[in-house]
Amino acid sequence: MHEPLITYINQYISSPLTSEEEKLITTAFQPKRLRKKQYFLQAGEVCKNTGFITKGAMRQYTVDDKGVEHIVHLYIENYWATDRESSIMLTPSRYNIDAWEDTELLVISRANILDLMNKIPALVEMIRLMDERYAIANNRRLSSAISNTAEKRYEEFAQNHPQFNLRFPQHIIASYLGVTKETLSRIRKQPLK
Amino acid sequence: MHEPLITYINQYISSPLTSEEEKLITTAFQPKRLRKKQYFLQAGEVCKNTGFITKGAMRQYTVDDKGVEHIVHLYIENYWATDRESSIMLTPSRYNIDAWEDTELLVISRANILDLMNKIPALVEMIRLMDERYAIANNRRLSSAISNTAEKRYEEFAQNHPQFNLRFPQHIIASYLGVTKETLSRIRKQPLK
DNA sequence: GCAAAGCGTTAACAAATATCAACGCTTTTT
DNA sequence: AAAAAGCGTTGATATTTGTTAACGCTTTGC
Repeated sequence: MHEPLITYINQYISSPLTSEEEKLITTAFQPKRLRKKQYFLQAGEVCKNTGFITKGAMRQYTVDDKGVEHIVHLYIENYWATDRESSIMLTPSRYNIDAWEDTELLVISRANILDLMNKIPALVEMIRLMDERYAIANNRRLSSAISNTAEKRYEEFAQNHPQFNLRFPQHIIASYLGVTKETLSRIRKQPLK
Repeated sequence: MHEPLITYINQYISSPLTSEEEKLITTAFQPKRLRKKQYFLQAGEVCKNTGFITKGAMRQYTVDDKGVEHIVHLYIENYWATDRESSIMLTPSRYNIDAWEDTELLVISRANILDLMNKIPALVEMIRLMDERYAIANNRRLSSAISNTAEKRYEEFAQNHPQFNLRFPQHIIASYLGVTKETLSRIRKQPLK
């Protein structure tokens, strides 16, 4: 049940986890199943947990004044689902996170993460690496959102995230790119250049 | 010369730097002055340095096919100027960083950061905290870029970054928000709602 | 001190994107 | 098996934003 997580962590650190450390991790991360459409986090709550997805797909989104959903993150296997802002600042989240498919997660509380970091120094290093990658990915996306037309954003997306492109329906991807589903439909209809 | 940096670091860590540690830091960070318009980093180079701004203002931007600049970050005193992606991945940067005003920096190489982190554990903690904040700020901006109209993005910007709003001219802010200067001019002309 | 560059604004027009409405097809629910 | 919901598409139209050009004012460089 926890193997995907152990494997994932071992990829990031210089020497593999000891069986002692594996045990600590296995204890700290609780398995959880979510049915399609079930919430992992609802806007207004303080986000207390982080989930490592072992199976399934999720999304993080806001709902605006007009009731329109704006998707800010998509998650599949080996992704971490959480609202870091809420979790770190202890402020109510502006986001919903829910299951797009039936999903299996390994869930850990913020307190337990901090505890594990004290006990397993390699984890600190891993989280730093992940933060770096996360920052880089976010920066690229921001840069793209500011600089590019919808068409170019879609091209970059299709290149950088083919997994998402296959896994989520078009109207979800449209929202992730910040355009309407009609616009994305028209972009895709255009002959390739 | 290094006091602003020491003060800055001390704000982030639980117990103040020892004088020994201060010395290490003072040695590792080299003062540098940039005249207005001088480059700190040019697109195509691998970013080797990180600069802590003690005086002045800088900007990070790409230049697109048509020669238009798209500003992705603005920096003033107590900000860190660098391209993390290039610096970490050792890939040529897609960005330019230059001085908007005459600027004074404390510059450190990536290698020296890693070295300092080994010698001063508190720095590791500080960098983690900074990464967290950086990630949060970026996420907000991304969320805003995807979900909001230009008008709302400007409102949020004016709220969240009054320092930038005072310090940089309007066409720079327009670019930072991902709109043309004409559009921003029109937005600002509109009666407040 | 003068010319040039930088800055913000406005107007007319063009392009990109959103909105609204409708349709057909597929999948899910009952 | 029928009904409902989800999905992608298309067309007509509205809105937002970009483009081009021009103008006046201020700051900068020589």
